[in-house]
Parts: sequence; structure tokens; C-alpha cells
Amino acid sequence: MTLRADADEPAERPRVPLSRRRVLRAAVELADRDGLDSLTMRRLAQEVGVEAMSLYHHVANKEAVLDGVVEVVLEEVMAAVDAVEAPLPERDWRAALRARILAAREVFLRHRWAPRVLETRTETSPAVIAYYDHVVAVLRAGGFTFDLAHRALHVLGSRALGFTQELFRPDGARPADAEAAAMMERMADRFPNIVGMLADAVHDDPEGTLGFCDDQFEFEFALDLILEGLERRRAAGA
Amino acid sequence: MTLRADADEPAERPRVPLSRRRVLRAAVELADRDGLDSLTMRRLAQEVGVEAMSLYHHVANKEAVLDGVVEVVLEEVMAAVDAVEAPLPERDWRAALRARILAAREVFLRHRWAPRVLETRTETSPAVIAYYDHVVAVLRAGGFTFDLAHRALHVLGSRALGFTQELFRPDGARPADAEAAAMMERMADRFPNIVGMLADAVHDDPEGTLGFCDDQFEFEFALDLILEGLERRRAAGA
DNA sequence: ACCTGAACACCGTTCAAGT
DNA sequence: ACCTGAACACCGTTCAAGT
Repeated sequence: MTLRADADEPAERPRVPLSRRRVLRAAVELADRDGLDSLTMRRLAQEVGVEAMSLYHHVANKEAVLDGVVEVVLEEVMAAVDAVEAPLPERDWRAALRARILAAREVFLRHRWAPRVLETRTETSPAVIAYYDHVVAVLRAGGFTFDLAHRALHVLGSRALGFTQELFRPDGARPADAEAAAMMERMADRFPNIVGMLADAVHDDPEGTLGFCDDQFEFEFALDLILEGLERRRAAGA
Repeated sequence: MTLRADADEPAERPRVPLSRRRVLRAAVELADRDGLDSLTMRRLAQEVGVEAMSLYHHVANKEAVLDGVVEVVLEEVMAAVDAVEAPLPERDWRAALRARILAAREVFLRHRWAPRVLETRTETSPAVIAYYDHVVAVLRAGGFTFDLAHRALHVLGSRALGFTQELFRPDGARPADAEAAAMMERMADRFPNIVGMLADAVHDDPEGTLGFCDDQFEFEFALDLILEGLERRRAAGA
């Protein structure tokens, strides 16, 4: 059952003459609600109460819609980063950058489909460049040469925006304990080291309330390791 | 023009009764040659000289094909990693792991579409688990606790397999110098730090033969920074 | 200027039918 | 057991027509 009321509303959502902006915001909402696969031109048109072909008056094609939703999400990131409270980069670049990255991360946690879209963009969008420009500004204020700042961008990669794509997710261990144990048993001879690692992790935290794959914890551990490595190179005058 | 010869061949490629294996290898070849977008069930069928619907006797559906090509590529990775010459992990885990990761990287440089497919897999494939199992084995031999090995997998992420997805590619700077200079000019007020950084990089290497975004160089820089950070934590008994 | 309906060229997939 | 043709339910997109 959809939410579109027709007969009820007197003039069924009066003017609002559709615009690129409204299309893109609807696209973000649609992806948030129903997932990225639901973001088709036909469904998006339906969402803004129009026929699919009308969209093409406001966006060039579907690729332009995807570019556009990246833009919208990145604006949200910029707003979140600007609102962050942290030491001045001149005082403590690591704390300054760390706080910004974690703020950006929160935006992506609200739009979990967004990293996937970002990765499919062939051209770096101006919004992404603007974000990385800000990162370089923080690094420069912290005493980085342009050269080391450049290295830093490559080391951080998407982590500068607050997310990583994990290829190895030990999902087998998360489901109901009985089933997980059985699965680990079955995997034990093929993947002895992984199974040992996961068994050990479970043992360390038998309640599992945090989960031994607390992504936030892992994200911060990795981020701190990288920031530390960069600081060492900065201090060494690299 | 396609390469399928019909009238010429006497019995037009005699038996070879099609198999899951043959389908998957053809899929990899097709993606290598024509790109990931060309990997459709219909084109794949054509590639192995059969109607599209026949494929479903050997693979469940398209998702199974994508799972399968990941499997094939990962087997190639495992073979490359096994053939690597490097110090024993017990002697020098960093050198051992570094050499393996760079060997894996070479496989993905031959199949540039593969990272994109890998990232879309919702279930971690057994082949990926097997690879990471090997990585944990190296770390363990190098004196890592299971816990720190676990952290290490998260820090490395896809880098353990030899690739990263860069969101920020300063592509504006690569094209013909005149055009690049004009573009930098236009961007200078919006992205002063990025433009400064790129200008500086160009200045350092005016010939540009290496390119200031030599991915291999950046990959190794980042990898070494991370391995160093992990070694420090290992030595500290984390 | 903005929106529409019908149509086109593609997808993945199902199903009943062939050998 | 393996392969096929026709069909279905979707895509993104074009085009000529409406207001």
C-alpha cells in the first residue's frame, strides 16, 4: 500500500512546479526508504507525482540523478563538518581532522547506500573535491607540506569521508549462537586461522553486546593508526 | 563484427558440453575485453555459443555468475600469492605480507572490473575468506595476537587484496597541459588548497613521466604506513 | 516551457516445449 | 539431461504530440 492520497486532498499538493532540486531530494528519500535498487526513473517520477519522462526536463539522464544525489549527500556532510566542535587545526590537526571525519561518517550512516553510488561516479564531483579541499586545508594548517598532504589523501582514501568498504565481513559468526558454532565447526579445517581469530574474539567478549566487529570501534582504531603514521612523517619533515 | 565463425569451422568447435566452469571463465574474459557492463546473460550466452536460457542449467542466476567470477579471480590471486618469493613470515612478517599484497594487486590490475564486483557481493565468498585466512596466518606467524590480527584486517580492508577505491582522483590535472592549466585557473578560487597541492606536485615533477598520482607509489606508501603502525602495536604487545 | 503516451531497445527470468 | 523459443515484467530513453 502506497502513501499517495488522491481523492482526499483538495487540490492534491497545489503548485510546487518540480525542479531539479526537488527531484534530487526525492531521490535521496527514495533510496533511504526503499534502497538503491528502488531508485529507478519510473519510481522516482511516481514519487514526485509525475510521469517518468517529465524528469528529463530537469535532469539529463539517470547518471545525472546519481551525480545529483551525491551532491545532496555531500552538502549534508559539509554542513555536519562545519558544525563540528574541535580544536583548531593549528593547535591539533589530528583532533581537528578526526572530529570532522567522524562527523562525516554519521551522515553516511544515515545514507548507507551513498558510498556505493559514490564509488560508481567516473568523474570526481565538485562536491567531493570541495570536501577534500577542506581536508587539505586542515592538514596544511597542521604543518603538512602539499606533498605530504597529497600522500595523506591517498592513504585515507574514502576513510576521509567516514566510510570504508569491508570485503571481509565475518558474518558467519553473528547469527544465533548455536548455528554460528556449527558453522565455525564446518569451516574450521578450511579456514583455521579465521575461525581461531573469531573464536578468540567471541571469547574476549562473551556477551557480544558490543559485537567483536564493532565497526565504529574498528573504524576509529584504523583512523588513529593512520593519523599517527602521518603525524610521524610530518614531524620527521617528510 | 564478431569473431564467431560459423560456415568455416567443420564441426564448429566440436563437443565441450558447456559447464559452470566454462561459463565463468567466459564471463571473466568478456569483462576483461568489453567491460563489466557487457557482462549480461545474453552476451555471455552468445560468448559460449548458446542461447541465454541455457546458462541457467549451469548457474542459478546472474548473481551466481558474479559470485563465480569473483571465485575465478580469487583463485588467480591465490596462485599468484603462493608463487611469491619473500622472507618467511616468522622472519619478517612485514616483508612477507607486503610481497603477497603486491602480488595480489597485480592480478587486480589485470581485472580492473573485479574490485567493483567484489564490493557488490553481499555474502563474503569462501574464496575471500580463504585469502584473509592466509593473511591471518602470516600475521600470526609474525607474532600477532588474534585480536591484533583482527584489527589489522579492518585497517587493511580491501588493501589486503591489493586495491583501494579512490574517491578523489585529481583527473583535472592529467589531460593536456594547456587545458589542465586553464581548468586549475578556473578552480583556484573554489578549491584553493587542492589546486595548490596539485600545482606543487606538478612543479616537483615537471616532466610528469611518473605522474604525480602514480597509483603504485601511493599504494605502497599507504601500505607501508599501515604496516609500520601495526608493527608498532605488535611490538608494544597490543 | 513543461508534461505526456506510445514506442524502442535492451535487461533478467519463467515456462512449456523440444531433442 | 540439456538446450530452445516465446513470453513476461521490468529497465532507460526517444520522439512526436499535447497544453
